[in-house]
Amino acid sequence: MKKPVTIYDIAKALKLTGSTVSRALRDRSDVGEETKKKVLAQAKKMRYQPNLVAANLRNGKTKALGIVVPEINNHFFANVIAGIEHVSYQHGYNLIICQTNELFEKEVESVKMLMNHNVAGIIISLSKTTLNTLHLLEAKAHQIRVIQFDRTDSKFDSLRIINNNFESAVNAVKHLHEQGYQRPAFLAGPRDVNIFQERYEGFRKGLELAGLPFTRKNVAFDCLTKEKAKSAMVKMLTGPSRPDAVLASADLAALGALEAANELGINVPSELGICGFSNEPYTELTNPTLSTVDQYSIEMGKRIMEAFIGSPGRKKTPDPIIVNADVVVRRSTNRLGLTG
Amino acid sequence: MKKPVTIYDIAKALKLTGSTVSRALRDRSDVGEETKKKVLAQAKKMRYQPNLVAANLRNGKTKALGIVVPEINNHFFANVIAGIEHVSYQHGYNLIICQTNELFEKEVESVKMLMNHNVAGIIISLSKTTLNTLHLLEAKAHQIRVIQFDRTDSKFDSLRIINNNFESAVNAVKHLHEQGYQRPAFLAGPRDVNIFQERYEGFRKGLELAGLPFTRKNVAFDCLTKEKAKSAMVKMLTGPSRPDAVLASADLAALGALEAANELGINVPSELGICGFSNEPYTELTNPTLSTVDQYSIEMGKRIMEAFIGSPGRKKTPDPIIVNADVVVRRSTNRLGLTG
DNA sequence: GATTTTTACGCAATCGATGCCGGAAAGAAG
DNA sequence: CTTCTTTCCGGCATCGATTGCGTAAAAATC
Repeated sequence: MKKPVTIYDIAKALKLTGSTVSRALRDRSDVGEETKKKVLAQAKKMRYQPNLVAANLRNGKTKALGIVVPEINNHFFANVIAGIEHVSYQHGYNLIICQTNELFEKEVESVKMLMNHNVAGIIISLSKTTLNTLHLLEAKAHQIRVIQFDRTDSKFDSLRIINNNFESAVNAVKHLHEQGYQRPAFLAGPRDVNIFQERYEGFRKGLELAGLPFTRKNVAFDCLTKEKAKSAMVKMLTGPSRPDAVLASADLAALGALEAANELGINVPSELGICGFSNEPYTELTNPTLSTVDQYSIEMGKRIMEAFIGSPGRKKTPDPIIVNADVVVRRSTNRLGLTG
Repeated sequence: MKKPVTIYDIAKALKLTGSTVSRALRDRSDVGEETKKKVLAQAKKMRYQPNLVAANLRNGKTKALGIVVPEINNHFFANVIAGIEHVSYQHGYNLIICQTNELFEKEVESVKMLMNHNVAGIIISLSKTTLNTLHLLEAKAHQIRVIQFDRTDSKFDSLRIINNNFESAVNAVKHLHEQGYQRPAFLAGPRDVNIFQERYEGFRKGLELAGLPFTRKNVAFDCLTKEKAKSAMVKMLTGPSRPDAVLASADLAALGALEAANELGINVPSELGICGFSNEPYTELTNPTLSTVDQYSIEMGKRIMEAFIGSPGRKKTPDPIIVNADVVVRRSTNRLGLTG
């Protein structure tokens, strides 16, 4: 059990004071070049490691960032975090990660905990059950920068990094139309989560732009699991206005649609086109491979950190940063046999 | 911009001193019941939030744990972290997460950074390029508890939580044998990473126990990607001693084997049995579905935290904690058509 | 050579919470 | 009524790094 080396140990060895050592280590101007070198050398020799906690207490700010996401072990969030880490590491920031399990209460507690740690910023994707943003307001009042991503609340004034859910859904429908599909169905998420609402609106806009009919019966809400999607699709496919394509708000739902088609002996993609959302790893492993919307999650993480680093002095109303989500065309919608 | 409320603000409001407030808030014995209540009430009223950084500086220990993994966005590690978080949250611990990207240098720096943060413990899974454990030794010298999991180094004395890679590989071979396979091949990982070495040894032991022949030609090392596995399998399947089954050290490799079989027109499971390792989500989505070894990753995370919480005073030589990994039998090895 | 400017460093306070010690007040024991 | 315990709380130092202020020494100016 050794005691950690402090600046005072270095000072004593060099017959200086802590102040000078502190300044020398941070390369301040009012320290002699000679002494600087000596201090650096001595620090290396004694294997000095700065006590970040002490520095943080004094400075009132930590070189740490809080990240709050619904689930850590979710492909999308894990990738975003990896992207954030990639950039934050280069800038010497640590990541304190919390997961809310979609519980508002846990989200509030997590934000509080991060505040108590004096983090420099909080990067958050709201949980499904989030009722308000008072906790974020409080964080902001304590000079903690807040950045929202993915599931955001536009009513809370902060930097926001989001996918163009609306446009990508529009594009997905456009793609389906280009492949000759005439009656796309939609597997929607819960209506009160903004990204799912946007995808839904994009779907409708896409239909409108393509001149395709909208059939309420061919929309199933809150349909993000494989099972729910499967039964919803079976109902639609055996119903009066049978769809010839489906845009799913999540890849799992697309998978459910695929199973439904297989069970009913409906060929994909010739009789039914299927497009998912998220580009989960397994979408290129199914038979047929699933077209899906890629969210560029790692890229999003990097953009989040770059935005954080790059905007210490914020504009009044920061425009949301859009990370483009694109349709990845695979076999499940490639009716015309095009490559790409 | 409000200033955070401190214990002194509470003290002033109640005409007490910081010491008393501090003791009252932590429910120490030498404070009057009356005052305790007053302090608690006042704290709530003023929305007091403790400054953890200050407490940490004073105590020399943080209620934070460092986690170091090769990749955050890896199904297994993400699940372990989720499991850790589940338990750590209940005990008020924060998680500071680092990823090494399999770089030894980054691993060392991450551990140092965590030390500088005075974390209470470091939970680590070694990177593939880790050369030594000096960084862990130093952490231990600074009274930081180290826990290794998954990819561990038994030469470094610490608590270890691991899968029974050896036994599960033995069991996997046993399963293949029970299904009537006679010449199992093996897709191995790099020889210098212990878990892969253990799986390899388990494979050989399994053959021995089943009385099956070992053919060096039917073992491919450093074969963890889909592409490498595929080409290795093609070579084996067209070679002189064609295997009738294969145990892969990773699911991606199993997937490559599946592709190789498909390409060569070899039926799975009747002509070739395939068993993977890790139970990645996509293994139940392939055609046929892939048998694989489940590592109970979330469970492992929970066990890690429980071990951390439960063992402040450690035994001399802590036995490694084994999390059982089991074969999940799916269609790719189910030649006899058994259910389960 | 005297004065001003610059350079380089020390002193002491500070961040907020904690713990040891000491002592006043209240109660118990003689 | 005095003495001995308890009970309860204040004073002060501490954790390690940081910074404003002050000042001695060195350098520059006339």
